[in-house]
Amino acid sequence: MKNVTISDVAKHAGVSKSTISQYLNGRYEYMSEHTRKKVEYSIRELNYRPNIIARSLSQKSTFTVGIIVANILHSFSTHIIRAIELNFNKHGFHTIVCNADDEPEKERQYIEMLMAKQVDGMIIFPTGDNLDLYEQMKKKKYPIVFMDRTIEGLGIPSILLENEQAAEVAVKALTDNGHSRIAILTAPVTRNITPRLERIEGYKKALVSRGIQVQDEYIHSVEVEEMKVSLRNMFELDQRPEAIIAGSDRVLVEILNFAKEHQLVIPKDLAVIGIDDVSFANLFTPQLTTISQPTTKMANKAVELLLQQIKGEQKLSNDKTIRFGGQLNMRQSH
Amino acid sequence: MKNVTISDVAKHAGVSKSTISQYLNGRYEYMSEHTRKKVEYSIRELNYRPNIIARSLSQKSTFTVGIIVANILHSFSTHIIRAIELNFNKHGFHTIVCNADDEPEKERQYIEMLMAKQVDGMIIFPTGDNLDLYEQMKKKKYPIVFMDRTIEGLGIPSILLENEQAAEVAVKALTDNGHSRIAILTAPVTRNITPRLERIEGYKKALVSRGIQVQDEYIHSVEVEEMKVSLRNMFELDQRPEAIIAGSDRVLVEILNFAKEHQLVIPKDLAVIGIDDVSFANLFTPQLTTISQPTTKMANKAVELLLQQIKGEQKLSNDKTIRFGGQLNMRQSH
DNA sequence: CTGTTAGCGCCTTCAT
DNA sequence: ATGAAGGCGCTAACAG
Repeated sequence: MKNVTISDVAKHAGVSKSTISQYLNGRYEYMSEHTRKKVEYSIRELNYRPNIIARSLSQKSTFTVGIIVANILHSFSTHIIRAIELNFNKHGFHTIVCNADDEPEKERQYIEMLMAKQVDGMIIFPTGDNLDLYEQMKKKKYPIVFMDRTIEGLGIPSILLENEQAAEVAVKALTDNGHSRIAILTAPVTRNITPRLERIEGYKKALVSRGIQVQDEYIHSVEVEEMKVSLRNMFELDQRPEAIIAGSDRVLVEILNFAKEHQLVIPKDLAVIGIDDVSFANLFTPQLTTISQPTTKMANKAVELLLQQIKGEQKLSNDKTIRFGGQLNMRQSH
Repeated sequence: MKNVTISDVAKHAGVSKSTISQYLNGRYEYMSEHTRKKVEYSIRELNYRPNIIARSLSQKSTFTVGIIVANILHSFSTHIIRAIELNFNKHGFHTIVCNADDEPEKERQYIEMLMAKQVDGMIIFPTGDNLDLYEQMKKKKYPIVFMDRTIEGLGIPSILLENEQAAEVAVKALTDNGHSRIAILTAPVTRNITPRLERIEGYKKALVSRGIQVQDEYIHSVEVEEMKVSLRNMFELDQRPEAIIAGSDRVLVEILNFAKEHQLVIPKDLAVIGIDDVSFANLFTPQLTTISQPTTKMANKAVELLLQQIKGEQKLSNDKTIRFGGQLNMRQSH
């Protein structure tokens, strides 16, 4: 019933514990062919599995990393998670995924839990409200990488989309098709959530540079539950928008639902471009024009940066924010 | 730089390690008000966090469970994962998610890894090819619950959908709308994957009970990549099907793509019902009729059964397979 | 090449 | 109410 330990194997093979340990860690040079065979046999015979917990305790390294996403409902999050996990697996690291559900308090709990669990590092989509913790970790040189969002002035390496450029590309695609009354809808910008701020900023700049006036009534940042109301308000304006940019996949769904409910034909009555790709972009009628993020590249970069920190190769470039360009998927909704 | 340990706190507070340990575990009866205050103060002061790894080693319990999904690309998997994680969190357990990617070999590695990590239990969507491992775990009384699929004769508690009933409901909805040439498409049935087998079985029974002859050309079980070909074959039959049941969300997407490519109007040219709900069911034109699984209930039951095992409350009911009914979401594609 | 010894950080009797 | 001591399973010098 009780688990077989390294001592049991040692006894069975007639050698000492340390020899077994050597074997487990692949240091075969330190033992005779004969010993090796014996150990190998004993291990199979007893069906022995090393206890990673014990190993971690003595090595002070768990070969496990944590990912805390702000909200797992975004397709971007899930894609990033998959890519990160795949990559870390290749490097022999395991991954614990946590969903902060946009609640800073949950994020705090997860960070503390992960530290208690001695994970070797974390990739965080910061909610933006736990500055003290971020600073603490930074000071302790705890390996950490921010994803999707960043916190100014902390010097924590961050992987971001070229958000302004993405918004500009969206605006350009719309104006190229003759639209000028362009709106943008995003989730709330409380706590200065990077991508939302930057996308709105890019949107404004793009309008201005095209001589189109920025209208505040065309810019809404509200909770998903309130988007219907926002949209209705926009569409009751004298000059209602003829095009809209969705700040994320979830926003896009809300917009599409609204269009369906009000029988707005896309793109005739309302042109739509979404930031973030959605699984049904090609299925939808009309096919949905989107700007997708290079999730795999971004994930790989995050893994690379985190591993550098974990292995102590603190390159200078680590303190930089690294940006990736979005890709316009020209389809038919704009 | 180095982490603060229980000894540091003890020293700082001027008491012994065991007192701190008592404090950490909430056994305040064993110490004076004064001591408690001192300890509390020292912990804050030193910003001490208990090392869970060390605790796990001595307690022989990690308060962590593993989930191994067969394929994380199914919406069903992700919904289940979310629900399970949420529930376990409430109980103070953490979750490690692994994706076997439909490869038994990966599943095997993950199982071994999770055992090595000393997780307190696992919820597995079995690929079906690691009988020896399953048996080994069963014998060791390692807490384990199967989800979505089961392995006959192992006596491992399993949470399943009423698959036959779900397929029957689909057939009924289609025949009610006047269809009789009904096809079904699923992923491969190699390794006897429960839901696929049972759904096909339920489909056959439903046809027979309605006096419709079962035609093998209408039943395809192939890899996602080959579904286009399967569909083309079906549609080149003299008597091509006028309705089709999608065995899962991924199958549904393939069918919709096929319909789009071939300009088949749903449901006029082809009626469609999907098993598993999809995020865009309501968005699609026409809205998609689906049969959804009660993921939250299923997840909660799995958590309940696993916790029972972990806590040693091996109820008899544990050996049973527990089934949940699917829900028909009447929409417009059938 | 192999065995001995001393931790890793915490928990748990058992004394006091 | 508090402290001392041993142990969880493994690793890592250090001898031999």
